[in-house]
Amino acid sequence: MPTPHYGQPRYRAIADELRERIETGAIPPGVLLPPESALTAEFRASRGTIRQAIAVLREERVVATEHGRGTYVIPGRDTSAVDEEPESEIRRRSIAADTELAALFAVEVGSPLVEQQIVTRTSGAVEKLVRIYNRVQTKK
Amino acid sequence: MPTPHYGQPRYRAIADELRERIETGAIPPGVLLPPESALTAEFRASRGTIRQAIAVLREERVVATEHGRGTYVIPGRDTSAVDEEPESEIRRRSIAADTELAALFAVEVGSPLVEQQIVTRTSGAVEKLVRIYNRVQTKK
DNA sequence: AGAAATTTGTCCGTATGTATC
DNA sequence: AGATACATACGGACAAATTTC
Repeated sequence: MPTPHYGQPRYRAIADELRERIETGAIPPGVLLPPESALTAEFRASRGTIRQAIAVLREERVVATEHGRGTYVIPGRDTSAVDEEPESEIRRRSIAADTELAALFAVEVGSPLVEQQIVTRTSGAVEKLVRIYNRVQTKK
Repeated sequence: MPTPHYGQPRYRAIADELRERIETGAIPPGVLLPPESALTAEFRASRGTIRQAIAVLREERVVATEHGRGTYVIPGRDTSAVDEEPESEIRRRSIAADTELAALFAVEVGSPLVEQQIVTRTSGAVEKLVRIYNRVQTKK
């Protein structure tokens, strides 16, 4: 059968319906949504259309999907869900190689190396710490 | 926004861009290029157009497509020399927080943290060392 | 430990309707 | 009118990750 699309596309209507269920608590945070196969049956839409609808919610960070497992409601602050976006701070400095680093880089202990450190904080609390070590600039 | 096409069709321009990424090594031989859905988003082109672009590269034997898997760069003759391609080794382990890490993460000294270490070697010699520290997972 | 079932990921081909060059 | 491109939608098939038995 053909596929006209007047006004609002189907996948948006389906996304709206699913979002509604999530916001009303019909599908609580952390809980898996029905599988795509069930949704295709319920909405009598093709799998591609269902997946498009879910993609909308994923874009909105309302749900997350894991391959082979399913799509679940993201356990965030249920109501306002204000995004505390992580902030990163970068520091670069020169350090002296300790025994471990010296062995890895095959340099003498105490040799200069460059350490770049990125601290990522989410609402004040340190979320992640990355340290990158490099040789001191040597030409290729 | 309408979609004019001056001279060169859109799908050719996209094919050129993708070919560029392959030749520069941004997408190395054997590696899957992004799925059609991602490319439609990135280039803001329709799926049909993306598929046309990939068809061009397939025609040129630059890539190959496997049903249900994806499209990957054919590991045939290399374009740009990549003789000494860096290799990475990843190790993940649990560590105890020293005073510095404890202060950053606001945990007690000795608390468990996860350290992920990536060592990148180029022809044997360590090129770069990355250490990523995280809290121990608690959710999910 | 291993096979089967479930579920998502991706591609294939096709189709309709609209819009622009 | 024809070529290009967009957005939407269908159904089918194979691949890969996870869960279940």
